[in-house]
Amino acid sequence: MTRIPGRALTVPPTLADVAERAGVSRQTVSNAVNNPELLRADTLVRVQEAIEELGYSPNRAARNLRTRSSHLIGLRMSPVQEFTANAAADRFVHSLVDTSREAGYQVLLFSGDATDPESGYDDLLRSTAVDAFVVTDTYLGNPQAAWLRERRAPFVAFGRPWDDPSATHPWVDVDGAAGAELATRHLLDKGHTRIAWIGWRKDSFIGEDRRSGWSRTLKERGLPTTGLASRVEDTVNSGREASAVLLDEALPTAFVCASDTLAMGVMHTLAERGMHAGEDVAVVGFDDSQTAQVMHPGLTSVRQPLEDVAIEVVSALEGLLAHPRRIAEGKLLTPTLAVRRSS
Amino acid sequence: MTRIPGRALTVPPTLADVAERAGVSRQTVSNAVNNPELLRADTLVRVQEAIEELGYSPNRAARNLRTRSSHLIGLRMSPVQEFTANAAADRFVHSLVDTSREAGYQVLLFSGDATDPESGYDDLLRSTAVDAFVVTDTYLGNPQAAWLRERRAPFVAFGRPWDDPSATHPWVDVDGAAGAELATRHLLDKGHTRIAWIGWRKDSFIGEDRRSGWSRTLKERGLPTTGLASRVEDTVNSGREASAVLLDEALPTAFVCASDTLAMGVMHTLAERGMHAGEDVAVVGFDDSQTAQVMHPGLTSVRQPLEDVAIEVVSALEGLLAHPRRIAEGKLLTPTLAVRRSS
DNA sequence: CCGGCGGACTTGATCGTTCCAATGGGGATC
DNA sequence: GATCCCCATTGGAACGATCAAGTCCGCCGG
Repeated sequence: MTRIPGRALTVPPTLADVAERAGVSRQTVSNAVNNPELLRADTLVRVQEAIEELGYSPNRAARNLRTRSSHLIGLRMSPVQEFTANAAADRFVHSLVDTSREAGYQVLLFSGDATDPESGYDDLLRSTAVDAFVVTDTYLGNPQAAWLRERRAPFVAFGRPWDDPSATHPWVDVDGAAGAELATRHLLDKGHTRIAWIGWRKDSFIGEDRRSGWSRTLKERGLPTTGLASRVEDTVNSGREASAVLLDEALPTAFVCASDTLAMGVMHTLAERGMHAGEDVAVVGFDDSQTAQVMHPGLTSVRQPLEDVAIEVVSALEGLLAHPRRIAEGKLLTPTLAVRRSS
Repeated sequence: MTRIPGRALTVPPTLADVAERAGVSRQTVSNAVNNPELLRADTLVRVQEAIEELGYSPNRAARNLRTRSSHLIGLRMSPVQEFTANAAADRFVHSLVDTSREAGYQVLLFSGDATDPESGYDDLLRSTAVDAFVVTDTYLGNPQAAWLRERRAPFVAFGRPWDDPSATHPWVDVDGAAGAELATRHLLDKGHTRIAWIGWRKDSFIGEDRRSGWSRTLKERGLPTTGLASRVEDTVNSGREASAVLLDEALPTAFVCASDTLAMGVMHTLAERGMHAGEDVAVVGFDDSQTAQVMHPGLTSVRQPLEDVAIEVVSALEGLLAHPRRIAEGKLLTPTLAVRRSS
């Protein structure tokens, strides 16, 4: 990797170094890297050998400057939520990193004020540090989507534009209603008829979507839903309290929950009453968190196809960057059910 | 953000645009951004107004090219481990992103072959895409540390250089022995005298370190350790099997585990035998995963101070980049114990 | 009145790549 | 044998910032 003998080992070779060694011009080396089909076969081989010998990799900064693109995707981390069972974020980030790499992109993590949706985005955008964003925290509508669209920032959302159906940005989402339906049908198949729902506050679009899957499935079968539903905060304790009330007042034999966190609350109630999940009462959660997988008994849970979400997100991103003014579409994926002993 | 009326809104202004508007030279604008103390107060105000009006942010690529630094830190993601209770990675990444930002750095995520420690690093290094790396997966020694050192790549490790005490790179680690000691003392205080250990295979340096905290604490008190320890794979089922054997053969009243995953295995055994964690047998895990927090009963667990680790890592990184040839030192942090009802 | 000094700002060169227009050589065409 | 064309390859300019020298100007002391 040395250019001048005696200089620091850390000075990497440049195009010019490779060109000199291969006896060609800089541009030819550049073509060998980016458009090899333009070169005659023997020249290509010669240049590639020189590249290999010197250990050359194109300087990212210079390339970014010239091409006005960084091949970086910005992803804002939502704050860690302790005391919840949310493993979804982690799995998604992994999938996104892997999928992006295959498409030639890398992921730049950043964080910002939770209260201020724009914070962090603005600077990255203006300094052309990233080519595009992936927006994930869309649980209560996505304020930053409008903001980004206004600035013509390329981005793909994981999550539907609930609050603005006319939004024109590309998005990918998982069909929460279908997931809840899957869970409910599974319980119906097991013979349950009084199936309760514990979900989120009414202002959560995602929560209402998931809930609709539960209610429509029961209604289709002519089974009752009234008195069997509860809407609470997404905490273990809320789930515990809600399930205690429901058990006393509505006598359900099964619970479908909007999250694994809430499902854990149900498990607490059962444990306190000496009841056994999967035997006395069935419980199904949502997100297939690590907790659902490792606890005893295993928690049946709706699993989001996050690997597929990442693939679709990257694919949408590629389309967006290749054809900036193409009309964006949304993509809805269907979750699966990881069945374990709690149901 | 427009320069030429009618052009795309997305062409950001440059230093020259700001200079023209403020009636100064490019360099003066550059100084206003990077060394404001060099400017006369009135000039500074004028330039800052122009920056504000145009919505200027320095182009990252150009700056990176000229200064030969990207202000990016590379972090390789280790593969997702499902069916374990590991929440540590997630919490650490969050802390690292937040801390880095305060120091003016951002985090570039990348992934590589799990089998090949170098994959991914090499390209980023040669293309000068990142200024430094944070290396985390050092559970079985860190092969990539030697590799990185050899290439004079700046990096900080989260994890001691177990296999090479003479290593000269900066590192930060959490004292696992102290953590296990904390857990063991807590159980001693509760009156337990037969305290078992379930840990990892002997080739895990981290596992042996944690184990030593357990054994030395018991030996100090003259309490038995023989027959009370088990070394297995880090899976729930291994923990379940190991605890079943120990319960039958060694009659422990408490378990200290090298991970929450193993502790969950103990919980399974107890549940299967109709025993209650925290009443019949005490259980302590390691890592304070989300599962430990949300399960029933709550799992007492050793909590790594990952926020502090991130702070120390970034601080070491700053030192490294500011003084490339300074002698590196290691830093060892002490964990805490999150006490819950399982003990 | 002059030389020297230092602070405030400017000018030209440069980082390493890709874009663009141009060049040279060799074969096919007339 | 001259013309045309096409392909591989070349040299110069540009991307937008910072670095390293300047230049200008006012002020001070002698």
